[in-house]
Amino acid sequence: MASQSPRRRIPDATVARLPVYLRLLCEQEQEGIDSISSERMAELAGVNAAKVRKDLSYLGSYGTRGVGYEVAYLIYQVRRELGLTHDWSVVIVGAGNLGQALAGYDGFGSRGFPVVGVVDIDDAKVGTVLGGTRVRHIDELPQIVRSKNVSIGVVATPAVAAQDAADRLVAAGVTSILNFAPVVLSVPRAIEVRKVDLAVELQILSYYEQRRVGSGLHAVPAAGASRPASA
Amino acid sequence: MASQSPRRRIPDATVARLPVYLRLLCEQEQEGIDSISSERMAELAGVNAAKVRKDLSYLGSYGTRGVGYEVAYLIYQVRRELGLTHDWSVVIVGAGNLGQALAGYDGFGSRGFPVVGVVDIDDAKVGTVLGGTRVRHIDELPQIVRSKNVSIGVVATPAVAAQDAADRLVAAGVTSILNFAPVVLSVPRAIEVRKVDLAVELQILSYYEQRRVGSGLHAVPAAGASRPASA
DNA sequence: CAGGCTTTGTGAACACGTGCACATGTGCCT
DNA sequence: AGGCACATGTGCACGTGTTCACAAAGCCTG
Repeated sequence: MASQSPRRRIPDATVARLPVYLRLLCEQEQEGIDSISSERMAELAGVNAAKVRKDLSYLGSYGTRGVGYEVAYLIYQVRRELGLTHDWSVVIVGAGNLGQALAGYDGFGSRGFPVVGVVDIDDAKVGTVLGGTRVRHIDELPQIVRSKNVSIGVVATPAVAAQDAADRLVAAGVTSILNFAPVVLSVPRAIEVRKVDLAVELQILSYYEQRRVGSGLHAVPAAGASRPASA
Repeated sequence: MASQSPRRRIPDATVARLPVYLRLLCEQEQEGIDSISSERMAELAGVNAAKVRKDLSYLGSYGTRGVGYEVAYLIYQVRRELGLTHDWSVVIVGAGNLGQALAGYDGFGSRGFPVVGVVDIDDAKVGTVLGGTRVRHIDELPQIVRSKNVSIGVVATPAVAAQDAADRLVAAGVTSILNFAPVVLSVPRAIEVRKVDLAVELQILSYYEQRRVGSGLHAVPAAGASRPASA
């Protein structure tokens, strides 16, 4: 089977939804469902059915009119498109609070992203064991990346150390970065970066909360009254 | 002073960027900078300068032509727009790996989102102390939400428990949810939900990684194999 | 005080994403 | 075998977001 041309470019918005579809498809498969409609998928994914169909159409015509999609086959196609036909090794930089939680979270390995290394710059943390792997010194990063063929790095350091961590990851040969630190990383154009910022998410929620209050009610008596919160 | 009409609706995309601007503005203020151009902000935020200006223009005309924006004043305006003039109490559901990390992460409280409670359904976890607060049983949720006037809930449970956690949060009166569990939550329309899904982020990175490789080579060697991804 | 330099604020064109609506194709039932 | 019910795949219109380009506005210098 010559790998069907995956050369069509898929819109970013669609790429971001494919993992969600994949997850719900896997759940359905677990439950013994082997056929599913776009309508049902939309319901489970919390989106519009037409969107589901259009998204899936970028992968090719893998549905059957009048019937729906064969779950197992669709799972295969989505995985292939997302590049999940093989594992992607991940290395975590930063063995603090967050790094520990991430290393211990088995959702990584079980979903095809085995954590093959955790590094920290602090000698006190080096040597401790985290989620099965021993924490190593950040200087060993290039060696880990090369020997384990790592292409994805996770930045889980404090804000001040994040740029340095990213620089080291890039220098070591990593080409994708998942950044948990609350900073905008500066990296070469070729490096793909995605960020997860808890504070930002909360502040966005804050906006919509505030807006809600303004519309009808008079005010929410808040925890700390009206003073500007300290940075 | 009648709070300047915050009735203009600000585009979602802009709302999502405001927290980033806010952070960099605060950093600049720390360094003693008291005036900044949209160009410089764009550089620090990693976006286009025109976008910065347009975003800020939704707040009003707070810049000075030929000069730039006064940092302190702009910080004030962004905070006001985001509803950060007072604290927002947060309650965390789930005292597992992630819940612990979140409770211990002081980026919450310091940025105006004090964690006023951590609850879990597992009696074994109740009573343990996490990041300064004692873990309480999930049945106490309504009481905590009411007494501490919580409007934001964080779901940090395993996937299977997430929907139940969300239901309980909504029942308790929470109106915004930050979901870390890899599931699509079903909640009343009025509830604002944002999700943070590590696996999804990694899978998106996987797509772009694969695409990068796919452009030239024919197949990607699986997990263990040889090829160093060309930097 | 005038002219030039700088930077904002925004109109307008463009790109991207969404959702409707329906033609098209498929399986099932009589 | 024919028709009917159903779900896909997609053309099209709409809305949202991005970017350019420039006029308006303020500061500084001579």
